[in-house]
Amino acid sequence: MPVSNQHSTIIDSRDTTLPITACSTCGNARCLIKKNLGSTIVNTFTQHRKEIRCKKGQQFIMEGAAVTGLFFLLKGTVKVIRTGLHGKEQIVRFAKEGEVIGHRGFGTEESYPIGAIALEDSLLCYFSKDLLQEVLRTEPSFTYDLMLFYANELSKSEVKVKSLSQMTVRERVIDTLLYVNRKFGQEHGFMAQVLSRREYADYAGTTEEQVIRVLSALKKEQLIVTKGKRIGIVNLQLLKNEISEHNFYLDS
DNA sequence: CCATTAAGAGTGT
DNA sequence: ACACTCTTAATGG
Repeated sequence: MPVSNQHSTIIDSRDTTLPITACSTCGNARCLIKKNLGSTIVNTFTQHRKEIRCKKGQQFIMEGAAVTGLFFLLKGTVKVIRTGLHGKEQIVRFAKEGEVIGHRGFGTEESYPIGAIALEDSLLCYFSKDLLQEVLRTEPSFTYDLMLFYANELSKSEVKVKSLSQMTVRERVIDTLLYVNRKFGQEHGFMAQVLSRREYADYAGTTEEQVIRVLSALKKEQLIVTKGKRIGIVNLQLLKNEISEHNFYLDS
């Protein structure tokens, strides 16, 4: 939940491990705001930006809470969730630096349709709804960038519907592995973002046990390696081949 | 530094 | 899904 002023944080302020940045000095090239800093109104807008620090595991958007604004992820990673019927958490997507969070609550909705939880200590930029609407009305290039983002998100969510409804468990786990790999990449032979098996399951729409079983099968088949929580992809092409019939447009 | 504990990974039913 | 074991990370003296 957003805080009321720039200096307070929703977490313990003793934590000084994360830097405080202004848009002008922010190194996040991916950010839509940063990209449009050339515009005067966007520039003015950034002065009303609020900063929110989030500890690992902390939820900063509550499902169903009133929409007050929009978040940009400055640093860290976040999972966007939606609570299913039996209290099961469905991970809608993962977000990394520069991505927008909470955008779906924006237009006509009065409450957030999703929850968002930090996967690691994260730094968020927060912009109030009113302010943002003003900018969107007056700055076409910014609006255009945001529209591209919306279109992209929609397309991804359509792909996900298909994945959940038509793929087998094994295929969904593989799909999830490829997604995480696309999003976060590999580092030292393992996924750069460590996720629990439970989180893989919540994204793939299965149970933790199923994920563990598929993973150990893939391990036996030498397609992946594991070390504790860490998962490394050994044979990317073979994994892609398995779901190629579902994702014929998949990037090389 | 080692011992205890808690969390999460695996596995069999 | 549940019960259980094993491994690893966190904690505290």
